Amino acid sequence: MSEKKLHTRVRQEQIVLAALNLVATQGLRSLNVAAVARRIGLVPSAIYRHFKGKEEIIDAVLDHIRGMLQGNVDGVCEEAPDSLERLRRLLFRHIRLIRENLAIPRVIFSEDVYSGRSGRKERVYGIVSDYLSRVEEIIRQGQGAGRIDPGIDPKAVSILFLGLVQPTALLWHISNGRFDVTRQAEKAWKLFTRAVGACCE
Amino acid sequence: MSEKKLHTRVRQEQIVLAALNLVATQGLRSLNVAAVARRIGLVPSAIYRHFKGKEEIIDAVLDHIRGMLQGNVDGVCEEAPDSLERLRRLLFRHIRLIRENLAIPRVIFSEDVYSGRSGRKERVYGIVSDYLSRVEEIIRQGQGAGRIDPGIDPKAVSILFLGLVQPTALLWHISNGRFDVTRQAEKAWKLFTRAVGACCE
DNA sequence: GTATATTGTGAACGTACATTCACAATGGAG
DNA sequence: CTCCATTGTGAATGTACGTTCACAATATAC
Repeated sequence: MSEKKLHTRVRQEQIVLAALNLVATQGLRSLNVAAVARRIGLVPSAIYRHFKGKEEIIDAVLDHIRGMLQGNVDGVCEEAPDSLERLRRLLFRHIRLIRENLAIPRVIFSEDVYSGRSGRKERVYGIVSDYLSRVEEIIRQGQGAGRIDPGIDPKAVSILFLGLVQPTALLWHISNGRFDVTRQAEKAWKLFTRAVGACCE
Repeated sequence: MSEKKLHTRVRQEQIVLAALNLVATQGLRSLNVAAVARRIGLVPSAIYRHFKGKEEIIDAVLDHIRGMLQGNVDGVCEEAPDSLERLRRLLFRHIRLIRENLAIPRVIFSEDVYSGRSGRKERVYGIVSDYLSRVEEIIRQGQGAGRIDPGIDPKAVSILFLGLVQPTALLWHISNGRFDVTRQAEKAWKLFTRAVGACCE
């Protein structure tokens, strides 16, 4: 053992990444301090130098997830000016994000996270709400630009948008990767554009 | 204590219902044999007279869930002949089912279930696949009857259908019931009909 | 280089939980 | 009623885990 001493911020980052990775590969039940410590070559008790406890680690993981989701929205907004194109890109980004880091749905949708620290549920709600708000914003732009039917509720559309990803990711996961995510995403996108497009008005 | 002696089938039913209820109210982490036993007025060790262990209880819960889902499909098929009407009813049934028994998404989407017995993932995949197949069947009928655009993939539509419910249920749950499920379901349904309807062809 | 705060270690403790087992109560078959 | 399989009980065991603590090693300020 006898690991080198590193700054707390470095360790905190390592711990969050290790935790995220653990959840992604082995599920939330495997997220224990011992496993996290092992991953970064530390002894369990060392973790407590950098986090007050397991709950605080989960909070940090949630913050990291929030950052990744927001990063995706920012990214597509820089890449494309058209709202529909932004949404399309966001869809594929989102799916890629989940494929690469399965921890996100596991953390967001697992109920064990909520039974931990009080206010955890509100925190998760905040993350999802913020993301939906950003999507909603894009949709409103699309309505203003005549790309999306202005007669429909942007919020409802944003939730439907989330619904494009969720079952797709679920099926991909429980089928052990057999399920063709990209193909489904493309088909779902076509259906989505039919649902919200301004063409049928 | 000193509970009356009951037949194993009765106890098994009680245990499954208790487990389902526990997961619904307190999450998967609270699903332990002690809590289940307490709910039906037994001592923990008594549970092992009726189930080999915790994993077997989870399997039984999964079977029960499969039954509830299939019951919903059977129900709407008896109630309505029109495929779109069947789907509409199924949507609202599904949402009601989840509202009344939050255990379903918790069990299906929680990753802890998979880390248990090997083959658990396949079992869950089977449940979801079967449900999707039934939905797909309804969609094919609709395409044959000219109610649903025959140019789109029934499977993709069935997954989109699942996507109508999933985020809605999630938001309802993490918002502590603040989120208006029925309203969202209605809006989502309208968007769904626009997406799959034969009108735009 | 020395002092001090920070970080890492190993052992220990408490808790929650699944599971087992010897024994007691009970209910139905004969 | 009697016998025996079934069901319930209480205690005990083993394990996994979160957390704490006294102590050691190391970095950093001076």
